[in-house]
Amino acid sequence: MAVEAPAKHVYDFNDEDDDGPAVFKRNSTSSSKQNPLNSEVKKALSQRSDGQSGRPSSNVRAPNGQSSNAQKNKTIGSSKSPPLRSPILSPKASTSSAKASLVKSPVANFKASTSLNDQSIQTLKQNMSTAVKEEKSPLKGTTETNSDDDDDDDDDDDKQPLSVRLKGISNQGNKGVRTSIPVQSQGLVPKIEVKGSVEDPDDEAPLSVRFNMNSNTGALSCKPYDSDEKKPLVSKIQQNDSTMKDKQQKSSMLSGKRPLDKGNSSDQSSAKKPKISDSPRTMKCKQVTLKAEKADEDDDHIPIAQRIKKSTSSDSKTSSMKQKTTKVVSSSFKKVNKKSKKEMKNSKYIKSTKVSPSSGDGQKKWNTLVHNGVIFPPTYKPHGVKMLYGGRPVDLTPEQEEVATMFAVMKDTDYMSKTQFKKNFWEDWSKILGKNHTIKDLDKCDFTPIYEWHMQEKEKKKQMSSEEKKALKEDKLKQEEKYMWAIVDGVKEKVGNFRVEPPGLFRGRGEHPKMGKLKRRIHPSDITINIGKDAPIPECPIPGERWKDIKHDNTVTWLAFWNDPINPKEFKYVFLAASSSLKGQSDKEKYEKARMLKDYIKNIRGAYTKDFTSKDVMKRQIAVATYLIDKLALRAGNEKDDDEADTVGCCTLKVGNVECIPPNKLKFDFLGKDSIQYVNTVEVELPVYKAIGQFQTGKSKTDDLFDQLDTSKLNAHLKELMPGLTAKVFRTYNASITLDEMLNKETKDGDVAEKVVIYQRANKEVAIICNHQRSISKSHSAQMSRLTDKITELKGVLKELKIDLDRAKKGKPPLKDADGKQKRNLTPEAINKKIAQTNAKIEKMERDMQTKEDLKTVALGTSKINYLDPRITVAWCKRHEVPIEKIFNKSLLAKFAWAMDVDPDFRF
DNA sequence: GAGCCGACTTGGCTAGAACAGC
DNA sequence: GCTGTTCTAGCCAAGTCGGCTC
Repeated sequence: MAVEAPAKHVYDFNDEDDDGPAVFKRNSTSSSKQNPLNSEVKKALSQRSDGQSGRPSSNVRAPNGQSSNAQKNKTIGSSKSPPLRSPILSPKASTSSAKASLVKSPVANFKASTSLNDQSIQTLKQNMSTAVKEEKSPLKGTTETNSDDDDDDDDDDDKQPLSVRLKGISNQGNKGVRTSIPVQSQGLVPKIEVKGSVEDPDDEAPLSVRFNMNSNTGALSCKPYDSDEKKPLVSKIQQNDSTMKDKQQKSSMLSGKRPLDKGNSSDQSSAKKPKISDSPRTMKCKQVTLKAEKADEDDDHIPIAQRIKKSTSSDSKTSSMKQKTTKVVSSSFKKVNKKSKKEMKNSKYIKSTKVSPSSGDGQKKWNTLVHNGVIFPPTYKPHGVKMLYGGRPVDLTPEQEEVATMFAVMKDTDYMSKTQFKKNFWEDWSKILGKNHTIKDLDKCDFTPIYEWHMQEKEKKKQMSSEEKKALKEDKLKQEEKYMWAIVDGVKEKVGNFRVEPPGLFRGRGEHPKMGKLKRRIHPSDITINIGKDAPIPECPIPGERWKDIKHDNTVTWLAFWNDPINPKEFKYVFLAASSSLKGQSDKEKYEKARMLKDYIKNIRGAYTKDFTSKDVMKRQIAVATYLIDKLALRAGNEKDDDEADTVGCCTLKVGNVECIPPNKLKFDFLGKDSIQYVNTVEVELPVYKAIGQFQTGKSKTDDLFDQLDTSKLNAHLKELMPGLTAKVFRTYNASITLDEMLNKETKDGDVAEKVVIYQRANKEVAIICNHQRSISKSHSAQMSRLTDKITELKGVLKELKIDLDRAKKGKPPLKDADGKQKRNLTPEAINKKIAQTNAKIEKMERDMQTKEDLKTVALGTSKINYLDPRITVAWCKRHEVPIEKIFNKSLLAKFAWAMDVDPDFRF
């Protein structure tokens, strides 16, 4: 039902704080008790909460009397955070900040860990509107040898890694010793009882529980990572032979892939499933951990790629360095924060938020939400330029002209060479033209006049003076300002995509069957607004129109949505910006989950290794698929409809996508997400090689390789291995662990620039693992030849200088230059200096060329934004005196505000 | 348990801003 | 100040995955 918005209830964010980003932050201490657990754990916990603040989200009547029916009669979950501490947070509980964090505010916590001056801390904190409170877990930094060491009563064997136990090897040193505590310690697995023999391979108990048989000793000290403790693994792994296709062909470059440990099989012991009904308090104490081995003990947590290269290098840390580094890092934030502080002071939006947002389905995300809706693209202004049909100008209505212009401006793109694109465009455009229109055939259309008009307009815009450009920009900002912000629980937060997508032609990637279709204009009547129950409903900006619906659903984070005009079954959402607290919290949870995988990875690898030879085909397929996801960082691979591009992920690999190359190599060649080609030849364990061969037998090239498998089965299995584990967690885990390892292995003494290069190298490694490719820039070859020319020129100069040097040594004047002019007489010392300078220039240029060439098809940004735990970067910057802004740009600094006060000793 | 819905996260591209070199 | 290059924010497509329904 369409809902008319009231005319006056528009929050005018322009009233205040117009001059910059939001600077408000959640300030209640209760919000700092956010629970970063994975959603299923949280859900279980929330079910036990007292239901406070729960209210139905549907059928709510807007203040103006408008009906605001929710789509579903959802009951909003309790807002009350579970009375639990956050065990999987507290990344570095053993460090200086740990104790402080128990009692101090986040600011104090930050201070404790970084030695910043008060103002810097305050301003930094305030500036980051995204700041997510650091949890102050009582578990943090404590040894947690609580009374529930009942678990210690279990057999000693239970404290050992399953794999070790199965091998009958005593491994007392492998008791869990790490900062983070698995989710079970939240209390979901309050009591683990051994049900069956560890030798029973068909034990029905979930693996996560069975793994958790390795009861912790409670010694969850948060000691700094010490790479010296690690045993070199090089000897126990196989070197991969990863062949790479030419980058020009957009092939992947997955180097150094990781053969998994052999002989790591673990049997599965049984245990009771988690007693979800236990009270949180009780459960908190009943720590059960799958940390089968000391994190530092071996390299199972390290991506295979890294294990291959692993060296025994260790990082040295001194207290003086810590002091220095924190200073460097902190100074980099100072300038950002003055303004923010002022804004903070002037804000009327600072309120205490009693309940913090937390992610997880059905969980309350906010208490109050105020925003001004969305802004629509301007209506189409006809230009009147006539296109040609059969060489003659034709009249078009504004609507027809608008769509013709969309097509015309794409003249220079690759889409114009795609039949599907033109076919779809014609189908949609011809409907708008109508049956009786002169234009009957797209091939007879000449859009050049419109294209030329477009280019002229572009040129005009380019030629505008800077004042004109500035004025335009300011005007735009003025119009958009009120849509740019939302107030979430009293905190002013940036809205991400408040602009409604303008009409255009659908630019599907790869061979998308719908490319070229008209993406029609979105109207207010297409848009559902989600807003706080008591907040004024945003004014509909288009007179005479009204919103489709108004909802007050605080279990979701979207502010508005509309149905995708290309695929009406799908939605386009308006969310808060990446720098918002909600997104920050969610990000943090993601990395915590990936970090938790480190504690489980050995047993997970052991379990799937064992299943490579299972008689149960599905088990075998799950094992091999998990292996590939772990080893190659493949995506899960959901099923796709016919009206989507034909791309695959792990579960949807076709027989023809994998070629077996004897004796034990697999060649992958498929189109992945965004139709990016993945080509990689990798050596695998023999059982995997054989299993793939078996899966291919009797099938055609287009048949599913994993015919018994889909993502839901796979993820359901993974959840048995670790709470909340899904296929995509492996990508985050492998990316972050690779960065962490590489940074700590490679970073040597040197200047900041050299360290930044080390970082980029690690970043590149991750991008390669994740197959983050980009297309070669159009100007790449021109840039390269320019650099080559410059190097040649400099080499010529060098040659001349050497001649001059010889002459100078003999007391002769230098030769004339290319123009025949006499050069200045220089001393041999001066010439030597020039030679050195020229050499340095040449070296730098050659390095730049190499970097440019190396990175021409590798996209570094994606992994930085989505896969690399920012705390690794921040901690590394602190340890090595690298200003954080050398690595993170402004938006990443805002996005990762929650990670900025990490202890310098933090390791993933 | 399959299929679908809904709510997100991930990801490459690009216009334009910022920067570097001259 | 100009020009070429690099960086970045924003765009929006394309994934993942949980939960619901039947």
